[in-house]
Amino acid sequence: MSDSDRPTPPRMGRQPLTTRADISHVALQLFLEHGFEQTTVDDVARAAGIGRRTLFRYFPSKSDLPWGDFEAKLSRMRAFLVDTDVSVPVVDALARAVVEFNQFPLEEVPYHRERMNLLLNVPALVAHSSLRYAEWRRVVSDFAAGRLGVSADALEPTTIGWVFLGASLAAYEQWLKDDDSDLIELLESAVLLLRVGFSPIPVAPVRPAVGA
Amino acid sequence: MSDSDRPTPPRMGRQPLTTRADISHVALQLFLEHGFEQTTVDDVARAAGIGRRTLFRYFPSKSDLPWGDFEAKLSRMRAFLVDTDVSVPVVDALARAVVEFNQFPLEEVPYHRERMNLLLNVPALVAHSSLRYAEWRRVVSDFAAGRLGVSADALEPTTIGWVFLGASLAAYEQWLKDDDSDLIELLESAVLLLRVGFSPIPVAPVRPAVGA
DNA sequence: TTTCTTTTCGGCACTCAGTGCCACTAGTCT
DNA sequence: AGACTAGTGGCACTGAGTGCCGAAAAGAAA
Repeated sequence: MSDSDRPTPPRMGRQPLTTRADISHVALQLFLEHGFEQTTVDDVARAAGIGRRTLFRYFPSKSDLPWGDFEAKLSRMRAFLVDTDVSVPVVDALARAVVEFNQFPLEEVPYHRERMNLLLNVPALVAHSSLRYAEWRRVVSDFAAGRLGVSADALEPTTIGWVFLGASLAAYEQWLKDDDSDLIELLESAVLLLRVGFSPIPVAPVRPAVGA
Repeated sequence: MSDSDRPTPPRMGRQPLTTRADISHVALQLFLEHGFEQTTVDDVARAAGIGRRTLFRYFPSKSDLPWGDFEAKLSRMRAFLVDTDVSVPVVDALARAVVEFNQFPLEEVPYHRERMNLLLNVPALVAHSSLRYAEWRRVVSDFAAGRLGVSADALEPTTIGWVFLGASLAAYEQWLKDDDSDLIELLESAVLLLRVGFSPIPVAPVRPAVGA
């Protein structure tokens, strides 16, 4: 902690030529212009002014390019959940976190829309994204597990992880279909479906078994 | 329908050398023995006694090999749902379909277990599987949409698709962790979580709007 | 300044998945 | 036999991703 607050840590060695964000933007531009499959990694590297080999040091795969710095977003979500007061029920906390996680500055919204359009429609990206989603689910299930006092690998927290992911992506699909729709509203609608459950017969409120 | 009931339709042209199922079995054997990444497509082709080029006519990608004939399973599930009496509520019908879909003859269970172990743990397969899962979700959301009288792309059916997929996979994860667990029981537990919903405050039973 | 050390850069060569092309093989039908 | 049809597989090619290694660019020490 003594070296994390240095303003401009004068690092050793050569300075990086570019940033993950820069490369990601250049790549997205090309993907939107010519399509994901039609764009080669060499194209991206050339457009970004770096060598192909260097690009693969910034991003482990072509499919990671549209994601940018996802790990940073996950950290923010984790922090948001940790900061949530324990009096807030698990589902409410997660509902708020989902909304928070998908809030973007107005000028970034069209850009984000195009990005998600690719991620949810290009087969190679759909496939690869599931690995990112797994990390996201882990954040959710870790939180739920902590609150429920069970292992993060148990049935309930993992199901909660899946179910919130599903609701979020279902909301995104709607959002992408309609230019005038509001992502946050859709997310809230989807989470509401989770809340009420899918039981056709109204279920009696479950009373925690005493002494279990 | 006049040619679908011929006992041995004397086809034209050369007879296929092998079957999807055969290749899939051979591949799975090698994947379990040496690992998925360590096994090349050439290895599989050689072991199956066919050319590499031929293998890619039976399966569009290496990652499809462990899935075998998934389309056939989907068709069975679709048929099961269509045959379900309309008096059975949507969620019940889906719960039964999920169970039906994951029922295997006893002798195939250990084999299925290893297969799912690969599919849920090898990153390349995890990624690719999401494309198969999308087809599965489509079966679910089509059914739900039909029952609810809305488009299959609408928020509710797609959410139902996601949520049932999530519950199923959460159950599978538990099953794989414990040799003595029962997949069907776990699936039912997971679906029960969906039924009751995740609302912390008991939600008033939703009465269907009369005349809607 | 020179030299040392550290870090990034990127060329080269390689493996492997997946594809288009095309000739070959093994069957059925006249 | 000859025509037709469908499966096979070799060959060559593209493109993603990796290991290796020397070059470039920075700070630190001499």
